[in-house]
Amino acid sequence: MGDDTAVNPRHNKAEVFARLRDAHAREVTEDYVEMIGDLIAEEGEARSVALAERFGVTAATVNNTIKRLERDGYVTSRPYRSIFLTEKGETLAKKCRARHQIVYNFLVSIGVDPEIAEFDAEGIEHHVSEETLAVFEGRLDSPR
Amino acid sequence: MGDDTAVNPRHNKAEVFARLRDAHAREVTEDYVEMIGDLIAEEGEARSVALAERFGVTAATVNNTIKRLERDGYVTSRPYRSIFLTEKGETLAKKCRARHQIVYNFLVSIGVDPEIAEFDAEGIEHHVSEETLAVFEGRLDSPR
DNA sequence: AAATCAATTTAGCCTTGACTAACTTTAAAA
DNA sequence: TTTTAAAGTTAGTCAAGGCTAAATTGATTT
Ligand SMILES: [Mn+2]
Ligand SMILES: [Mn+2]
Ligand SMILES: [Mn+2]
Ligand SMILES: [Mn+2]
Repeated sequence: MGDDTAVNPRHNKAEVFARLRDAHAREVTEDYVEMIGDLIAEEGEARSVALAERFGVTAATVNNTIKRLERDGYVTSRPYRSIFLTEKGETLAKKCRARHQIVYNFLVSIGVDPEIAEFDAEGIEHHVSEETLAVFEGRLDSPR
Repeated sequence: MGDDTAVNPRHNKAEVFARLRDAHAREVTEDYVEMIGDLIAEEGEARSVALAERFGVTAATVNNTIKRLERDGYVTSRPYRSIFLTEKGETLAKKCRARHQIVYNFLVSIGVDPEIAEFDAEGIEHHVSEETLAVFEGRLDSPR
């Protein structure tokens, strides 16, 4: 009797969750490159101690994460020196900052309290597809 | 010169990220109880093999997760038998299902393709606060 | 120039959430 | 009723992302 994708929920949810796990694997990387970019812009350089303070984690955790980011080609660093974004890191940071801003602005535009929006956007941003982001952006122009 | 919270972005982002980490710690639990509830409703019982198929993970992974859910009081299970929600699990499942539905419906209502909305809602739902959820729900009544 | 302090690194530990491979139990077929 | 297939369990491994405690390095004071 015809396909059921329109009426019933998808039977095969596995790809939905596979994509979810993919997004999770990228979250910390995305937040770090964005924050490193912010620090360079705001303070001239990105030091571990500032990352630790802003993320609310220990210096040891930052160190681990930076090593992973370096391994994956997003940053460069030398012992006891500050952290730099590679081209790849810069590109990702720019994309994530823009996305974050759109999500935040969209939430505020529909009536979410800015304080609350700041909390929610930090998580939501990583799960918003290009398509959904475009819808958010489109709604921003006409806030009614 | 006066406090800067209104004009500038929050200096202290640490609590934003602490809440984000909290949300992450709850995600798998939330998706599992919701799915277990779905399976009981749709098929009469929740078997590991069905959970593994729907989440796209191995039976061993399901087994691990169910043990954790049991430890945390969300489900009961006996070896080689099906899985049941406790009161606590049922309550959480109900809340998560409702939230998921509102997020999905909201996305569709603003013009996101249903297929895309299904993907995005699965991640977004876990990062939507009560306040933001209320705004989403309010917008649903008047979709213009 | 030493001493001190702050920042960073290292080592070792933990939980979550994934996997494979091998084993056991239950259910279905023959 | 035996055999076989499916489902579930167990054991062992891994990476991510947290932690603490201790060691090291670099920067600032004295
Ligand atoms: Mn962000
Ligand atoms: Mn974020
Ligand atoms: Mn859900
Ligand atoms: Mn979900």
